[in-house]
Amino acid sequence: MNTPSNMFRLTTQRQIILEELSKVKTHPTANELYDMVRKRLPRIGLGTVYRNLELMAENGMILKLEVGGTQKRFDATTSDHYHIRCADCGKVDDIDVPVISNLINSAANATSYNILGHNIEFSGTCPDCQGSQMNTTAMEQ
Amino acid sequence: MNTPSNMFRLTTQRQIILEELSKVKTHPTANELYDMVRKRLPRIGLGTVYRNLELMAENGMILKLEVGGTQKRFDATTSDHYHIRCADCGKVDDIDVPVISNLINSAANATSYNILGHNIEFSGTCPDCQGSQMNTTAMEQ
DNA sequence: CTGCATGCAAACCGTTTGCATCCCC
DNA sequence: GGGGATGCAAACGGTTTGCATGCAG
Repeated sequence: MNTPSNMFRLTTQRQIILEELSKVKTHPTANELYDMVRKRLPRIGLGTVYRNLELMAENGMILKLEVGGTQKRFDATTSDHYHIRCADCGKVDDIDVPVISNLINSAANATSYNILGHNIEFSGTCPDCQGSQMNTTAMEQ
Repeated sequence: MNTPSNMFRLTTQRQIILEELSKVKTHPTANELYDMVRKRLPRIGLGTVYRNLELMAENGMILKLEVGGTQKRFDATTSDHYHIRCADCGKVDDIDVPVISNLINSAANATSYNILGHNIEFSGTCPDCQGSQMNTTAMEQ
């Protein structure tokens, strides 16, 4: 039912952005993706990357992750799942904790909001940062 | 054990910022708080508000909420609880859903991260926005 | 040929920071 | 009088946007 071609053209830029995003299991920021895409399309503009990520997110082709930290991150896996974010380096990974689908029922009873969904974000220290662990307040990437 | 006076001076600005934050059940952005505080301290600077919010968050006196949306929000209630965010107007409210404390155990089994905590953010449409509901893509405050 | 999409650069917005001054201890 | 805190304004970083050009249908 979702034929993207009805909604917008499938340009080279869009295809490559989506390909590069699908290629990685990390959840890159727009800038990281820009760098990845630029290796194949050196003349692409940052604005194009942002515009297309936004467009694809609106059409449910990808996920825009509103996780902690200053930058938004993008995810080619659109099925429901949770994330964990490294408190040291800011990296975001998938985490395989079962989705608690009845949370929205508990929520519905607890508020007068009309519930749309929920999201869980874990925080922790990633394996890479566990070694060099001297303080908790390292730089966020 | 946490005597803030050991850590930093309790200036008028800090007291009033904390008072104003404690006064509301919403979770104001730094700018909203700046406006609130300015009514009592007209010459206070935005930078002072940011610096003090940061400082108080570091000392566990308040919570810095890293919820969706572009702006950070602040919360004088430091005990564990979840939030719900209006998909239309961006407002953030507390939601009285019991904290799932054993989530971090499930998480620990599912990742090689060293788990520190978790957070749940619900999304929905707030009562105020339910009336004027014509599209889902309204402006974010 | 028409209009959507792009590249580029400037604008924007929230936040941070440098610096001179202020004020509490 | 000394050091942290403030007010102010400029800088910053991520994202958005306006505009002239390009290119696919």
